[in-house]
Amino acid sequence: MVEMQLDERKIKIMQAIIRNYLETGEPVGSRTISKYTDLNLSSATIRNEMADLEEMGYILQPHTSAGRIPSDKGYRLYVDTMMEEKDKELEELKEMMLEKEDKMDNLLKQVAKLLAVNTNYATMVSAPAVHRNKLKFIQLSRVDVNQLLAVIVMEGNVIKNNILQVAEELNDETILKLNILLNTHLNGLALEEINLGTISAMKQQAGIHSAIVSDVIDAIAEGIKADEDLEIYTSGANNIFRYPELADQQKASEIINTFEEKQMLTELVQDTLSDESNTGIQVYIGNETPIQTMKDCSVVTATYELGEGMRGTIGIIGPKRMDYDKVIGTLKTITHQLDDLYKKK
Amino acid sequence: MVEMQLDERKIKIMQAIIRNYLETGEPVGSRTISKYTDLNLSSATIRNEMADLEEMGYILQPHTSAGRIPSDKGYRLYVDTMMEEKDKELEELKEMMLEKEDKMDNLLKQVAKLLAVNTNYATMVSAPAVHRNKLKFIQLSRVDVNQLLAVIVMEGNVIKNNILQVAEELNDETILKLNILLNTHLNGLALEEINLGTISAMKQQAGIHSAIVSDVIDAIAEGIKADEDLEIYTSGANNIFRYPELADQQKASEIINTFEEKQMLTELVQDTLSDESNTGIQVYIGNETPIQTMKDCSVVTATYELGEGMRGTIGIIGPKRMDYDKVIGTLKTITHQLDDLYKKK
DNA sequence: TGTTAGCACTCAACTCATTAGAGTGCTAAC
DNA sequence: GTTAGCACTCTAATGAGTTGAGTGCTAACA
Repeated sequence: MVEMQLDERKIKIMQAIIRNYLETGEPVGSRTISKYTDLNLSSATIRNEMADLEEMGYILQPHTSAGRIPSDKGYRLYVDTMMEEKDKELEELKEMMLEKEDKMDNLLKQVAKLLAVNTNYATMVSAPAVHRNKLKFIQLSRVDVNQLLAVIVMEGNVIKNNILQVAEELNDETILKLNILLNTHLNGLALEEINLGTISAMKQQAGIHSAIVSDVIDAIAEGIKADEDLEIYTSGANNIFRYPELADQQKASEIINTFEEKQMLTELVQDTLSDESNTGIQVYIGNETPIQTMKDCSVVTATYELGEGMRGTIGIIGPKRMDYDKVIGTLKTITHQLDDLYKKK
Repeated sequence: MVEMQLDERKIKIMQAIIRNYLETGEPVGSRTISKYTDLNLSSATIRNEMADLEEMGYILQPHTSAGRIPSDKGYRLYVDTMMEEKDKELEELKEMMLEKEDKMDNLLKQVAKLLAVNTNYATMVSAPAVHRNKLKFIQLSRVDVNQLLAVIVMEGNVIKNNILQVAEELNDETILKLNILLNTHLNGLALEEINLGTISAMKQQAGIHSAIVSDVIDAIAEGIKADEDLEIYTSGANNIFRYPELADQQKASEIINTFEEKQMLTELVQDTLSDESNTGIQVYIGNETPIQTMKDCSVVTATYELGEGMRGTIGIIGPKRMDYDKVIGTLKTITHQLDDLYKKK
């Protein structure tokens, strides 16, 4: 068998097939390509080329007498080498972002929604993992005879509240002392930097109230941990009904469920964040996705960064024939926008 | 025309029709009823009765040669007069509830999920409106040179955080004074009870720092208001795919969207909460629902109360042929359970 | 007078065959 | 290497025929 190569013409045909399929969602025939492109080739010639492309695994036929559709490998080729990014009218998007919300979670919810409306795909945004974030401020206050409120503020003004049950009654002065103790020892530390040495030093200074120190440390750990099984915001799940290839009951139900449970989406976030090498944007086509229920979709994710150590993920989930150019362009804009937003604050 | 009456027999037939339809989801024929019941009537007799029932508007025919299905009026009759509550094995449900979560929102999320899994319908839980709730405790702390953190704790340990930007630099002593000022004036008050008199008195005492008092009041108002466009948790939206009559694309998409947006669900909450007369449980059948997109569903809602003024709503959304007995029983259990939970704390 | 048997009728749903049309592969000619 | 052309394949759409569940109505029965 002669070794086949992806020559210029094959690439052009491939491009034409994908472009057309992205638009219509229908298998593309040779005649269409013959007219659609400026190659001036007859459908017969295209057919020959398409037979080659099929043999090479870039396209496939749903059935004998249908046109061709891109295979996962074909999409991959497209994403890796053939895309021209559209930096289209994302201006409006920018503007909307600038109506900046104060609260982080509201902002992220809005981002998810904005993206969904803008792209007509399903979207998810993970709140930044607070992992390596530093403690900025701790405040204990008494709310009831035997209840303490612990407010924990982290770098980036992420705030955690926790109510502690305490056995002993504490007077105002003790609480004040504890506050000073906690803040002098812990401020500026990241969670990993709080070691046993620090803790025992604090306990010693706390004297009879050492139990409370333990409780507070636990509260901090818990507050941060609660954040670690990530908060994820989603939007536009029902957009999948726009794409007939995803809209049948079986698939739709699975996808909707994944979106509602959110649990499974964390895998996507993990996967995206773990890949340090990337340029910020990652494309999963079909089976490449870490989430089994989305094997008929493509997923494009981007990482955004709000100051050091605080990285979150934005994901767009759509059919394999999604408009990769637009999606990637939009994601780039959004992530830059988020970066800027942080810097301005 | 002779006036028709719902005699004993008609009621029995009606019951049989509904019971059967709830199970199968298919139109019910006369022959089925003839065998299904212990009435010992021929199908012909049943047919006559059914003709009457149809004329009275309790049942209807999807098409000439099909059996009958209950109309909204028919379901209403059933719910109002014919149901026998099942207080079945809800014990496990109780047990699961008792793994009580500390954080309110986690608890409510869990309730939504639990209900969804248990009933196989879609569910929603609204966080209790904090509206008439009383302030328990306010705490200002400095987190940065020109940033104050205001922590607002309400009755029931609902906590709001708010970061205030302040123009002037404040020393610790000033902040302490402000804290005392705020707490002495505001503790125990509900939002409506904070009137201009209170505020101006506080401002006067605050002297040059009166601007901050305004900011804090605003923060309180805002914090509470943010809570007023209600937090709603949903679960099991994909359960609608279990019921063919809701699973077609058009309907499914609309329902899923309503669940994702949540915005529209607030209407349901409003409606449920506004009805002071009710016994806690409300049933909306088909077009009775305040949410247009759910006109093909039935919605059963319950109000739960966590201390005075803190009332939330639990809703179960399913097909019109939902298992009303079970759903109502379950809702009763859950709401009582929530009540108990609060009392124990 | 209420109940029932029986029959003609209706209509959705299914099967089956046919057709139309889109698309292919292959061959022969350019 | 390219193309025209033709036989072939297969899906999707169409329509006729059949089935079966269910009805309404009538006449007979208790």
